[in-house]
Amino acid sequence: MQAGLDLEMVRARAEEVSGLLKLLSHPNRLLVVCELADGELPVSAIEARTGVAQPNLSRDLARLRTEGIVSTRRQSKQIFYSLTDPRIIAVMRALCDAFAPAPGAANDSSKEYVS
Amino acid sequence: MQAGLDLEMVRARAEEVSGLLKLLSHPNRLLVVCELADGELPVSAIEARTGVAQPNLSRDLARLRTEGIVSTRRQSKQIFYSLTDPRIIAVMRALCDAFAPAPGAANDSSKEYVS
DNA sequence: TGTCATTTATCAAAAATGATATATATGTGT
DNA sequence: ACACATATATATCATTTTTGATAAATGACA
Repeated sequence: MQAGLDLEMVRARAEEVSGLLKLLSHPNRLLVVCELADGELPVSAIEARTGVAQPNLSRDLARLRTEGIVSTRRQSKQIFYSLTDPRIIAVMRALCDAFAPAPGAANDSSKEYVS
Repeated sequence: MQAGLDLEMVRARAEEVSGLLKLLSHPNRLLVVCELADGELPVSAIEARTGVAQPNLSRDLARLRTEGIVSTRRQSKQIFYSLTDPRIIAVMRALCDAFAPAPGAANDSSKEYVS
């Protein structure tokens, strides 16, 4: 499991880093961020896609705003949210990799077949 | 910010994924995992390196155990902990990348120098 | 028995969460 | 201007979870 990572930055900024992870550490917010990863969306669309109840969604979005990882743009009645923090994307990418079917696993159609 | 990620796996397993992130979403546990990323350590060493109060550290370690991302080995009086979940390493690697000084930033000595 | 290393139990304070109600902002029809 | 609808935000409340601190329990070994 030794990975040879240079973790000094993470260690030194543990509060900041863990704070960012905390934002993704609830299924609702994680889903929200997943949707926004595909591009800007108005609140109503996020609500429809994630199924998160509107007031709670709004509270979560407020939190993401406060933490500075999303920004907003108003277009008449709608408010569009989008991700602004590249660090979030980096983490999401890692999650995709980490949770992708393991190379060599039965259901990974893009890889070789065994035996 | 569009990243072209295949997030289906993450969306489908939002509970599981966010649960894993929750483990890293507190500075103490994040520090613990950082230390373990460098290799197996006994509790006393983790305590010394992270400065986390011993009973709380033990509770955090119990949680990591319960969630299955560390395993233990007893050697007489000491108990050695080590990371067993490759997904954790993947996330830590992403964090290192995300929080590393931006390429071209003044204090990144390993990269090219500009102008 | 005693000591070291670690775990478990307990408690109070703080934070997160889901649910519900209310408020604000924008736009529309009159 | 008024009333009304839509889109989003804020407030409140009860419940649960997390956290730091402190005390007590367990397991290994001299």
